[in-house]
Amino acid sequence: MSEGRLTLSSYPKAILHIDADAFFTSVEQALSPSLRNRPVVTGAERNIIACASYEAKRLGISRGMALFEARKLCPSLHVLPSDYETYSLYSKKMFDIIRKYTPIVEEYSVDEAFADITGMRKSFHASYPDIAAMVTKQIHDELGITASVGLSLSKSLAKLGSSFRKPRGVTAVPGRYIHILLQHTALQEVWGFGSNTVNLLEKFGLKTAYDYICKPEKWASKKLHRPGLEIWHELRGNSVWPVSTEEQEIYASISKSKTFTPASSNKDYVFARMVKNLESAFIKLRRYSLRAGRLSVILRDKDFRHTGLEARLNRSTSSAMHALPLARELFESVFDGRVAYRATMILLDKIETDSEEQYSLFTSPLKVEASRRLSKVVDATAALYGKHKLSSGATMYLHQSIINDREIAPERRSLELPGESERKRIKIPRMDVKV
DNA sequence: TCTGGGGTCCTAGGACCC
DNA sequence: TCTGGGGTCCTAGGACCC
Repeated sequence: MSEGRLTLSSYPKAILHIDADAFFTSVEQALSPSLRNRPVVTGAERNIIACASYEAKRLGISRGMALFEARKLCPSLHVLPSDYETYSLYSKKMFDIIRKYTPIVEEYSVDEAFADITGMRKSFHASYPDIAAMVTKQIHDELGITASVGLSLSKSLAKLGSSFRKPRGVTAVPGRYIHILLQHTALQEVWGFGSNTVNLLEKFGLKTAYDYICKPEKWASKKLHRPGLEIWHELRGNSVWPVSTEEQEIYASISKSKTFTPASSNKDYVFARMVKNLESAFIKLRRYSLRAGRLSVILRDKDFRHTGLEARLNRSTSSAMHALPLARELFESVFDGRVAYRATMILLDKIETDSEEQYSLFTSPLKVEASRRLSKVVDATAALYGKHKLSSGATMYLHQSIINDREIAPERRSLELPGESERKRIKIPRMDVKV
């Protein structure tokens, strides 16, 4: 096997996993005292629950549930729209608190972080579990929200620890207790084991995480390859996944999708939806000063089937206008008037940093510059007035109900035609659908 | 409840080169 | 015409995460 060596930590690590409890609703409750101790959910904008407070959970309400179902269980439920900007602010504050205990903090998601506190006992005159408790206490004191913390020798074990007692639990798993924790851990609870892996392991008679680490290393490596081998080590307390402090600045891909109701076979309407995704995707691309080299247009029908096409752009670009003719071309091939669509999706990949624009031999630098300036205006307008206020003519359809307006020809608005680009039909695999 | 919106990493296999 | 071994790079698609 040619798989690279695993880098095992040579000394025992002390890793924390901090997981905010019912984060969105906790923030709402921290901000509005009248919501405290009451059943609260967020997700009003989708009619599907994004987060349920513990008071709501006790009534049987859970994430992913339809709002009307939840209301049946609790007519007095407080239903709020999700306010991601505020949650993100709280998230940053929480990470800053954690960084008072160690500089090695990984902002894993909006409500989760890993922290490596190895060697910090002397600085705080405290044991590792005490430091874990101090972190949660400070989060609670300063932000008014609670978090659960796991402390152990690896990220995997710390993550199991934080979910062991929720909410407000601090669970330390020292090496001598690992086997006990794992005997009570079902395979699907292990970070990195999805349903496919669980099914495979069950065929071999495994039931718990403990069963898995009792298998020989070679067995793990052979059945589940490198990721499985890494998990095997992590669960045994050999840290192989370092806590990473690097901030995400470059994306491998950027996608934007949006579902709409009801389903539509109206070509102009669906196209306008797609153009909006295209613009959003490019706005994000430019926010990180990136360029994309490939574009995919994907449509989802009412039966949740996906069809799409992908193509190389004739040069990498950060301009939606440059990409629009190609997007239109792909859309024309994918769209089938007999099908009712429920969502459009744009995927950008082959992403590079935009530090230096590469001018190809046949590209006019003037056009490139013009297109760049246009994008800048779009971004500046978006910053002042909100996204999509300045938009491609193709999205006019969304603002006016003109059915047969053929005058808006996006091609003519483009600064450059895509030229010969290889196109490929992509089979979009069944998407992972999680509730 | 017939269905959110983002992402990542890994492997196998083909193309191409010496 | 057949035969060898070995390396790199790229891509598609599977699997997983929040």
